[in-house]
Amino acid sequence: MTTGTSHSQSSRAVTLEHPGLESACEAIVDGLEREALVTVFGRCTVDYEGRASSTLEAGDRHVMLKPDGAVLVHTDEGQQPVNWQPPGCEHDAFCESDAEANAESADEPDGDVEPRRLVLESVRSTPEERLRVRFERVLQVSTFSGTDESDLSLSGTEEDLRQRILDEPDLLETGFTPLATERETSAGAVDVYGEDAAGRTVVVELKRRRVGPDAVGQLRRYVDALERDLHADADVRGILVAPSVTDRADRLLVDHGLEFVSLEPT
Amino acid sequence: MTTGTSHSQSSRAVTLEHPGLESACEAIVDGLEREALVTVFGRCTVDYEGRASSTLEAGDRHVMLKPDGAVLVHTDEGQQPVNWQPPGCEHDAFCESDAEANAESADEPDGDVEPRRLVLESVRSTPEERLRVRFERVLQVSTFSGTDESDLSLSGTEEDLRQRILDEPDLLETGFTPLATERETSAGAVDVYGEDAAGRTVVVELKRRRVGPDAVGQLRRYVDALERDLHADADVRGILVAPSVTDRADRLLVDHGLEFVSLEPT
DNA sequence: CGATTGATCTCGCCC
DNA sequence: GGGCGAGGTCAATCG
Repeated sequence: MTTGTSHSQSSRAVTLEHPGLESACEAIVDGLEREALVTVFGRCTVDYEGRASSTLEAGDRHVMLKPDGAVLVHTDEGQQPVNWQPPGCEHDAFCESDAEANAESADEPDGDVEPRRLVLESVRSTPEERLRVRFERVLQVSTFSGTDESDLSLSGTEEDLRQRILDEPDLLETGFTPLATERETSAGAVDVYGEDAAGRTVVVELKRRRVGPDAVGQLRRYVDALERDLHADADVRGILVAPSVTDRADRLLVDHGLEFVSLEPT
Repeated sequence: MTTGTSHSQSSRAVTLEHPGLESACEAIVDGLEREALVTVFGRCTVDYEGRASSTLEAGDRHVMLKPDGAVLVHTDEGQQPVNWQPPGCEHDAFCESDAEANAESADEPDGDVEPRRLVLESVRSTPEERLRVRFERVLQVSTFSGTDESDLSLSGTEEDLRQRILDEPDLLETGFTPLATERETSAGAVDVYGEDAAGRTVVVELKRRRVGPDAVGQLRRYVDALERDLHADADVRGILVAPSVTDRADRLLVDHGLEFVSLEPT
């Protein structure tokens, strides 16, 4: 139905430039009610309290409120937000008319006072957490709605590496036979479980990229657990599969009689 | 200049609503040259190739280009971007006039044809990676500049937990004496190194939150390494300090003769 | 819900 | 630049 440039009704972007705090607040509240994605850019402070606690003094930042409850506060640097809240929050936006704060401006009339702050608050439970962004100045408010039905198609993951081995077990070792994936042990699920040409049990731990000591520890736990689980006292081989290993990890592998096979996901 | 709240010159937000692809591109290029933070909202596809590779079919998304080279592509769900690129990229924006793509519209004149796509490309090396966002429709382009001098002040971290123990070593155990932090061993640096009332060596691994099997593996590696490093064959005590442990982790602790002390950062 | 683990993890520190 | 570990990690899966 769309030839070239006709706009689908469901896609919308509404923007206020340099709004007063009151009108900014109205636009935000309206956007949240419409389940839109809302962004606010301006000078603000940020306070967080929950799993940890943090404060951030005034500065210009970009704040994104998502309809699923997520919040992101971005500065002009870094991939990660300086502050955030995961999905599942309830967003709230309101103006603070300084009534609660300080009573120093008692000479001001009580009527149409320009509010001192625009506050964005996002709260969730389990765990109890709260993020509060206080704007003293707003340069832009936008609300976006649109449609996105597509899912990301990703390759080069650990899952791809596993599939590669299941499709061609000889890549691991001639005569290897995979018997299960995600096989449960008392130490957790093993990536690939199988046996070698001689019929010995083999535990395979997969990593999509170069590994350090932690991955060896993981493999170690699975091998130990299986040797105990099988209570046959039969030796269990542990093979780490990854593109490469660090020196320290390699030493650990040798120390504990574990093996390494170099393989990449692609 | 505007009423009441005077705007600092350095803070700016410039917005285009429903721009053509050409004018959108100009605004983006201009923003990138001015080292501004640039956002684009519209219908786009996304392709990534690098450590892994991914594709995403057309949908409405919010794209942020940061002056440090970071890119974030956000849908209306999730805290994490659906696609991204870390800081260090070179951004590029240009229009695709369909010349290279398909020659099916050969009847079109070669002159002032409305471009079919606006392309954002962000590339870096080490590792070689490329993110490409192709817009068929742009609902909004914004460029933001501002100032942000402040650093985040965070508490409730592992560092706070360490300080708590150094300030009051008896919290760990009566008679404990810390001797070093980040003490190097052949397995890496130990969080806190010290000795107990009886003069035995103690290795402390700190975690700010409830821990699982991985943390036990870490502590294990440090204890093993120290016992070998000290080559005195003297037994080394390993103590995991965290708010709590999972069942599996607790079993591992017991199995390997390690100890646990419950402590929180705050 | 909690537990476990992967991730294009990112980030910072230190060699 | 690589190694190593923390993170308010997040997100997915499973019991």
